[in-house]
Amino acid sequence: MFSAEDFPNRFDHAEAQTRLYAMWEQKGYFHSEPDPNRTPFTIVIPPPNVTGALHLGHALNNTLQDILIRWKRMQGYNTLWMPGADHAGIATQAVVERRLKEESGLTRHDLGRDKLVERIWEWKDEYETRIVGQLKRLGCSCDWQRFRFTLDPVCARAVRQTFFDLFRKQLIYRGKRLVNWDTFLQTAVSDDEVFHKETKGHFWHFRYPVIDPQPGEPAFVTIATTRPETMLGDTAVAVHPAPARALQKAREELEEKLAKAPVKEQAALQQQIEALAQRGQEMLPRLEQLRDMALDGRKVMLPLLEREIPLIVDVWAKPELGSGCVKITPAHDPNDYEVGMRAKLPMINILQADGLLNENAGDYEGLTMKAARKQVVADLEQAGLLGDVEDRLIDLAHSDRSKTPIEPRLADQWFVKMEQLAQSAIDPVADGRIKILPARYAKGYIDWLAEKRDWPVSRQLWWGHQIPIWSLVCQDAKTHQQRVSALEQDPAVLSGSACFQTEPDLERAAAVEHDNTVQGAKNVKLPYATIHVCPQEDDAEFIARLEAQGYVREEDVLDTWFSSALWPHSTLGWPEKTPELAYYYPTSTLITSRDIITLWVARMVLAGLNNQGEIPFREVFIHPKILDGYGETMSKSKGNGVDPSDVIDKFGADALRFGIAHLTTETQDVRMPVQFECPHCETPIEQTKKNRELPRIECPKCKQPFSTQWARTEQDRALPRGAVVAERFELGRNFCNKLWNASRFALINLGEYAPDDTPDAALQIEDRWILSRLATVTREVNAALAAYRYSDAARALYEFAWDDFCSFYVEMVKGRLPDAKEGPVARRVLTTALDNLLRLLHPIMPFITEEVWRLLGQVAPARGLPVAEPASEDLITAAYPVADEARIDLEIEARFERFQAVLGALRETRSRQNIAPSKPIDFVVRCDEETTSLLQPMTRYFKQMANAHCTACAPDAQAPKTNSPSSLPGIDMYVDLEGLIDFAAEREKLNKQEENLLKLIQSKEKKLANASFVERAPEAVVAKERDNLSQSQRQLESVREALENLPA
RNA sequence: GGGCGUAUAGCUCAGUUGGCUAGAGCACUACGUUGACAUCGUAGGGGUCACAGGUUCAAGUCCUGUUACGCCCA
Repeated sequence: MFSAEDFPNRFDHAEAQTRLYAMWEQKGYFHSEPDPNRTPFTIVIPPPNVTGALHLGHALNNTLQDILIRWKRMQGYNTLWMPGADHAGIATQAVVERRLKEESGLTRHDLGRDKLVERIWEWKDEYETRIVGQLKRLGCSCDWQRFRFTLDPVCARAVRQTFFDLFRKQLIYRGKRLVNWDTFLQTAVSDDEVFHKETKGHFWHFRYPVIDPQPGEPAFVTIATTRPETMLGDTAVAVHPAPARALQKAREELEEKLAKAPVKEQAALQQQIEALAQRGQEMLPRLEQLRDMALDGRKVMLPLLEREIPLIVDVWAKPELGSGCVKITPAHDPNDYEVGMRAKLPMINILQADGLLNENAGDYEGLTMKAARKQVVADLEQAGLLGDVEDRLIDLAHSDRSKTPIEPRLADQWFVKMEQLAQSAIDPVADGRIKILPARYAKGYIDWLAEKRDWPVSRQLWWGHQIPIWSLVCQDAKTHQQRVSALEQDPAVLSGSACFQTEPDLERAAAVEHDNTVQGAKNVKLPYATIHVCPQEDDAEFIARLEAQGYVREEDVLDTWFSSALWPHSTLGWPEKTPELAYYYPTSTLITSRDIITLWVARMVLAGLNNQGEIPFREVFIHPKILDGYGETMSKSKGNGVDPSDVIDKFGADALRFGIAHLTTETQDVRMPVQFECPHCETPIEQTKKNRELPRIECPKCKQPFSTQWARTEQDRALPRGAVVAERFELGRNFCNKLWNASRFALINLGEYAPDDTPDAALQIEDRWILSRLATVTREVNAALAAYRYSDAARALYEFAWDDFCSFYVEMVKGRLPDAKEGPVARRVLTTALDNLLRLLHPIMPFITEEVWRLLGQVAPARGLPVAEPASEDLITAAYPVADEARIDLEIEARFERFQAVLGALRETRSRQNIAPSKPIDFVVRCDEETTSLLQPMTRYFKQMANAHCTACAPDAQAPKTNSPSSLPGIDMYVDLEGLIDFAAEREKLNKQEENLLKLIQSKEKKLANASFVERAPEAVVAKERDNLSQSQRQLESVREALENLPA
């Protein structure tokens, strides 16, 4: 039916991928409906960000999911792979804002909230389409009909319900928090969106006058700072409560360090210790005096603003540093914030969102931080309060999004209380209801949750779920009371479809604590409290009522992870009690990357338990990360990312997928050196740290330029683009080619295929061997996939397909196929082996296997042993092989290995003696009866596979006169080389063999002479060693004999 | 500073509960296009398993320490 002429010897992956994917989709194989008669197997996709296109890391993540889901589908489970995308709050808004700025010079404020959000939706549509396209090209068998987006109405409803529920349970509250403020983007950015850079700066020393110093007391306290302008927000000066003890402790630490330090560091440490001692002598009395003054409630005058601020005691003041006193700016420094919380200090914010100083800065209002710094220093100098100015390197935080310096800024933030929720998520992992694999990741998960830090969920963004809170500031207690009463009688509150909270004003509380004497605090408006109302739904009437009373909707949106946390149940329709939710939840497995175990996995667990009362998944598999050749994580912004589409174009999706499975081991991340590919001459050009940032590169071979992802100018963009690929995927490409051509051979030779019964008695040794190997590999692959050992599965299949099936079985069967008697059985076994191989490989390489399957179906629609049965039309739904344990025949496998060893020796002799393949050789085998009976039926294969004729095979076989001997365990063989022999080569081989055997024998003898080894090692091990030794000794004899017989 | 991980051939990686004469792919060398496949075949070279101790009859594998690198947290 198939002929060599019309059967291409290359698999056209581009054509087949499109066609087969459309076929699968059109036949509805990816779609799942709840069916109580079948067991579900469910995976929810970690929704990719719509920020940009997918890279190789996504390809890895999704390939692993698809392998699992295809495997389970073939095993008969009702499989659902729930796809979707994530709106990725700040990341997406930032890219759209940046583009807006680039293209039209506008900021988001120029555009306004609605217009900006509209733009982001356009971006989202574009990238979502691209992402879905990429996943489809990868072959992902997601249920596309169920696609969800974290901002779509279904997900939004889940978010709203969850927020309302947590708010009602008092698990959500608003509080102040220092945030990393990006003055350029005018938003808070999270810690992981901040990078640190050493910058040259100064350390300024100031003097603050002491108010009414008593005799003997200093007139000034000296403080030092790297950020002078923040003094405008100072609300205290701190001194250590026990300076003597603190100095002593610092000294002890240094001494301890000195004791352990290498010699070269000792001198420096010694010096430090001495300096510290001297310092103690000089400064301690003064520090203790200041401490006493602080305890006495004394105050200092904040210069420039003329504000009285207290002298306080706090451990944050380090006696060993600077003047030993430190200014406290709670609203603009994380450490000072902690101090402020401890001492209940007022927190004076001096910064506007745009980075300019606000009215709290007095005369400095309207200045930038930079201008204010200059002015403050100048004014302090004028006032004679400026001391030393030192040069210093400062570790300055920068925003990753805008590359501008971060300003710590106090802002209202919404928090989720974590105490109970965190515990609820710890328990199922601790008690094993959720298995995190590899197990070591469970520790990080539990440790992180155990800190039970409240989760800040508000973001100063426009792209996201707007927080459903309407707030009203009450200036005094009476107003507050009236408003609360009004709410309590509101039908929405009475019916339970809305609830509210009161947030007392902490600054006011602080001001009261300090008896309203902190003058600056009086300038800050101090309302009594704020009432927050959360309606369960967008109840227009109720909201209108609120807004009429002056309630204002919260502008901020929720942290992206708030919606992602709901993903496993929101995608199934929660809070509706859908059939899907009942059937598919909890899902089976989550496959993700380690960097979001805490951010995402932990939150899904607590949200699932809170909302649905049940864990969201039973197993979590954490996969490795793909790094570049330098061990750095791949990313678009570094320019070292690989677009899976480029790899698919060049090598095919199956090659990519196989390569990914092959490298997915449980222990480590994978380094992947990548290359640009010259679009003109296809020369691979190694990517380096230098060239990966260039917009255009000149090919070193053909000297023609090509563009990269950085191309911006029109000139650069006009150049053809150089793809970025990795040579490592050649492994998969070559494997596909091998599989394709082995299939091609089989199909071409199956013309006479007849699906008759095949009794075991009709099977040849090689048939039984390949069926035994097949059963073994089937068992291995199923076990590996069950344990997420993707690499083991891929390796086992690669070796079976290439080394066993192609290199041996196909080669051996070649001689039988044309034979009228032997052909039919050979074809049936060949067909069965190929059929199983395709099914085993399908989850990893779906396209090529489906294509061959369909072709195989044309010539052999019914197949199998011992009775042929109709095969399923499409491979995607064929049954996954189950190991036929009865076929596993270790004896046959052992015998086969001897055959392989003899064949290897023949080929080695050919190679060493440089005998042309076309030249036939004769050889003689001398071995025991048992081996003789094994090898005799195989003699035809020596002819077929090594062009070697076995002239004798017997225990007493005579060696030819001129021969090349090979000594194998239990077998001596001699290739007849009359007139051909290269004696020097022979001698070299034999000498080397003798040397190796001697070494081996010596070590074995030594081992066996060791009484404790013989006594203590397991019997089997000792027996094996003895066996090995005697065999090696016999081999050595043969080798020495051969050497003696060799003419000089 | 704390936690986790990694170190095996030129490169990228395997190496289950200790039994190893340490493997694979790529790269390298030689030979080979006679009908599945040169994206191939056959053969070959290449390793003090980071270092130092320890446990054991036996250590790439287990323990301790050191060094280097990576990630996470502070």
